[in-house]
Amino acid sequence: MTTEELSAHLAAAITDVARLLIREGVHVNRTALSVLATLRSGPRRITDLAACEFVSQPGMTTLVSRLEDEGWARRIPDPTDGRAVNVVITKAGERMLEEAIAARTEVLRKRIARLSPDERRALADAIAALGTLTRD
Amino acid sequence: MTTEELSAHLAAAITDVARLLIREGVHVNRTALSVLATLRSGPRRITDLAACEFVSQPGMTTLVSRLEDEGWARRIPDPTDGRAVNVVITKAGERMLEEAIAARTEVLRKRIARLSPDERRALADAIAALGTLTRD
DNA sequence: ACGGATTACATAACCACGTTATATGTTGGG
DNA sequence: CCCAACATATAACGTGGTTATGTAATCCGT
Repeated sequence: MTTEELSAHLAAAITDVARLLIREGVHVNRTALSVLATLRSGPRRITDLAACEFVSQPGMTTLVSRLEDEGWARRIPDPTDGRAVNVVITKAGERMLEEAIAARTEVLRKRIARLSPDERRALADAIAALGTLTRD
Repeated sequence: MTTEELSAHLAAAITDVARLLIREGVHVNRTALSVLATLRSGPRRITDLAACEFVSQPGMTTLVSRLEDEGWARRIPDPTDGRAVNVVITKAGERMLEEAIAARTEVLRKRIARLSPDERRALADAIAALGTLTRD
């Protein structure tokens, strides 16, 4: 299989599986989940989060407001810079994120359970390479 | 690796790669591309398309209207049923779809080219299993 | 130390894409 | 022949994003 063919088939397969996860997973916004996942490793500024998620700064401002409304995050004024806020995840946010990840995992688990041992091994062997694709 | 671990890691990896494809791919709506891909194999009714894409019928009606506005599809009244319309893809729609798929493929191709032969083989071997996950 | 440029965030106005509820016109069966 | 069911369209609305702009704080050169 050429790199070109591999790319085309892999893109199609991944797109399909991702649609499955979105369709059958939780109904919480993808960007919101990603932001909460980022916040698990510590507080972040609005601008940082916007850059991480490739959305505009006003888009992230409104997203953080929605997260606050849901009780999943809080704004903390930065003591060293009066312009900035630090966004932190709440306990409720951590809980919801865990549940969302568990739900997403469960969608795949039920389907992976029906695969042959060889197919499961093939998927397991591909995970490291998939991870490399998104790094840098 | 347990099935549980495999599911969790695979879901995370696939979500990340899908984000990459969305972020760096074309700016055309995912559902619109999927509908056009379906239409390549022949005309379809609005209701059929809505079921295929797991969206509501009014949602598909407006999506088809957008596709018509862009010149990517046309409504053809069904000669045997005055209630129904058959949606067909246009030449321009086929061209755009090809370009969108090519752009998506290219995003992955550049990254896959940097992998080791072993990693590429692991990805190639996983494609069939990934396809099985979304069937039925 | 002061004033202007820059930075960080918020607000406003808007758009794309989806939803549910409902309307309109067509068809087919008793 | 009428009425239920069907195929699509329309209306009203919600969410999640955009760009343009406003506001306040900080940085920096003179």
